[in-house]
Amino acid sequence: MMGAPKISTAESAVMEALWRKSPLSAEEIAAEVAEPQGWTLATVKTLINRLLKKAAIGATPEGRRYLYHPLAPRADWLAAESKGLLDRLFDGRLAPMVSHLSQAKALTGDDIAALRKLIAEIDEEDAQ
Amino acid sequence: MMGAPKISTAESAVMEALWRKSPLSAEEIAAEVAEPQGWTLATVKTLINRLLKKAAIGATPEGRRYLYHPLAPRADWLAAESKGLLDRLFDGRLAPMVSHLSQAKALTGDDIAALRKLIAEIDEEDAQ
DNA sequence: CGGCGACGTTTACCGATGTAATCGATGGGC
DNA sequence: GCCCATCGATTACATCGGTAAACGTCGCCG
Repeated sequence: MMGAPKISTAESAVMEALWRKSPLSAEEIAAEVAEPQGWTLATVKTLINRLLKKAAIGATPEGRRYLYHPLAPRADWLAAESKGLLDRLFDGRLAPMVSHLSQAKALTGDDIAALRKLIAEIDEEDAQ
Repeated sequence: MMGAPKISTAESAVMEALWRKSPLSAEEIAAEVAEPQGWTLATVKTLINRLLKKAAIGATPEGRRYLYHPLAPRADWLAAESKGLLDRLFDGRLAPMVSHLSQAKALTGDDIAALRKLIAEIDEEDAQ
């Protein structure tokens, strides 16, 4: 029934590791995330447990330990987070955000170019 | 030194009220935000105080009470929040987010149209 | 075969946040 | 002049999130 008990930012680092490669053991996850974040193995274990309770990841026994894997695709999470921001700040619509960033001069020429290309591609798809 | 001690979501409701109209008294702010949120005056006062401590709003004495006003423009906040999401999820770039939303079919025709129009406008500005 | 080490599990603790009641000063009405 | 209503300020308390140590179990090495 309930979809997603919100993954916290610390937890999302673990998720990202598992989305990159899974299944992984706790040790392996720690190896992936501990260094950039400066976390101890204990911390990573806590995060893994919270994610298990949130049913964001699953565990399968492997010898005397578990291997963990994501239970939802990264795309779903990206979409939910993005939609959350758009809803919260921009009435749920993308254009106002882009407009705002543009006016705030927060877009590089590359960004604009990439956007233009995207729009063209989307239009093309639509045409088919 | 430190720029902005992060405005929480509850606090942001107060900020939004002040961005719509300021200066306002605590009572007036409460009138603006309490109803949709279901908050008591006490709660609003707490939020006001936390925002004062965070230096997100300022207060000027008016008779025997204060009138409050934002200390930073809403645009700055919008930009910071937006940039935060982009940095966290999309390598700081806008195009990947748009691309993602598009693939997730989270964009309506109107969104695309608005985007196309925006790009055109931005291009025009650049041209000048 | 007994202790050590690796695992997962439980507990801990602090700051932030959501939500609110209580306190202390103070000015205005009677 | 005094008491109450009204402000802001202080205190309260539960939950969540970040970060981590302590605990219990169980297989493996010696």
